[in-house]
Amino acid sequence: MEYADAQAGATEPAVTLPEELHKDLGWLLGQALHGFLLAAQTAVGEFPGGLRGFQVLSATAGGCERNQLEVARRLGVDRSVMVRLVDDLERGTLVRRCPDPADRRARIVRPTEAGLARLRDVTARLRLAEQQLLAPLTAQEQISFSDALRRVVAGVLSAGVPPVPDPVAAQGPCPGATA
Amino acid sequence: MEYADAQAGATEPAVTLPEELHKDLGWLLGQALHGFLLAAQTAVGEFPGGLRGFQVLSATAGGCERNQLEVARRLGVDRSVMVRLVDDLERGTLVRRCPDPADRRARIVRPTEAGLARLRDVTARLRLAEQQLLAPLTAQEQISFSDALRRVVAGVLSAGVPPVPDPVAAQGPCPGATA
DNA sequence: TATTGTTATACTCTATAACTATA
DNA sequence: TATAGTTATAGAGTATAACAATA
Repeated sequence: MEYADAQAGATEPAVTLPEELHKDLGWLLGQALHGFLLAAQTAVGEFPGGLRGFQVLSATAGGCERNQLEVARRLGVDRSVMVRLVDDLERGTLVRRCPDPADRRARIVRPTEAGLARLRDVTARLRLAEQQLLAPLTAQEQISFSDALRRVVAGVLSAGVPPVPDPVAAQGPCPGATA
Repeated sequence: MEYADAQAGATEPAVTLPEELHKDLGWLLGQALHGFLLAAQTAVGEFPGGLRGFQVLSATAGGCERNQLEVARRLGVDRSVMVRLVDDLERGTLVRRCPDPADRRARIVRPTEAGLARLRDVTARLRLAEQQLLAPLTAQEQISFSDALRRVVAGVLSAGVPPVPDPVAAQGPCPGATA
């Protein structure tokens, strides 16, 4: 109930959370996400597919070839949504659809030079937005919080709960690419 | 980067998070929220307005009188949405719309006996869902995590970022009711 | 004139189902 | 027959604007 009065580098609360909600984990997560999305949106500014578009671009820049469906599954979005997302990115010349010589049905999504540059820039901006969100926590607390959050999400993904439509995503960094 | 291998009472990760996302705070928050919502939904089962309906009911049961608009602002939902929400709850006889003698425009949303009972039941179920979500963390970590999350949200609410359409919500528990 | 509750409308996001071209 | 990509459509959810009753 009572916070231990942040130790350092923290902006004091100053705001009392609504009585019947401050214990509601779902509400807290939603508000935190909402706050981050707003901060990120203003930080990123105009971006082809919004934050989703950024994630797509990010997924194609890992150094390994991925076609639309692989990216879609990895991000947990539908194929049909991915089409629009890649459309937007391609219109902004941030990625290109390249034919896959091994499977003529597939279109490999490859980042352009401009895309990679944009990716670096936006990534930096997003990191600032994250810092802004976590500002109320000390440096040590930020690490603990992020680590705990990662483990919670890992739990969600491994639990029966299907986090993304297809958990195919859970592979290593790259290795068995198009295979 | 490397987790310190959960100390106790924690289900080990077992799942590798997608490379380019496990550092993305927004994605992590979204997945955590998604996991909670699914767990909560199945835990709560059929409820008039879904989880939103539950929040409305919860907001009316604090012991102080609130009309629709006050509840709406407190929860950050639109007036027009609140109408449907209260409609659903009233149809399920969980709340009643009572005239406010002090202001004949307003309708005080008052929980029924059945509503209060249902509230207690669902609250308990939700607490289980939360425990399920936080299971990967030790008891101590759960406390630290929740506390950090609360402070992050408090920061969001106090920051320039408007968390809910109208920050009127930030009042004490009850005191100046209808005034 | 401003505000509460209400209704109707429009807009966004997502999910589903088809259709094509390949495999 | 199954799969990658595409397109069109329907549904949920939300936001906006207008209206009636009251302040």
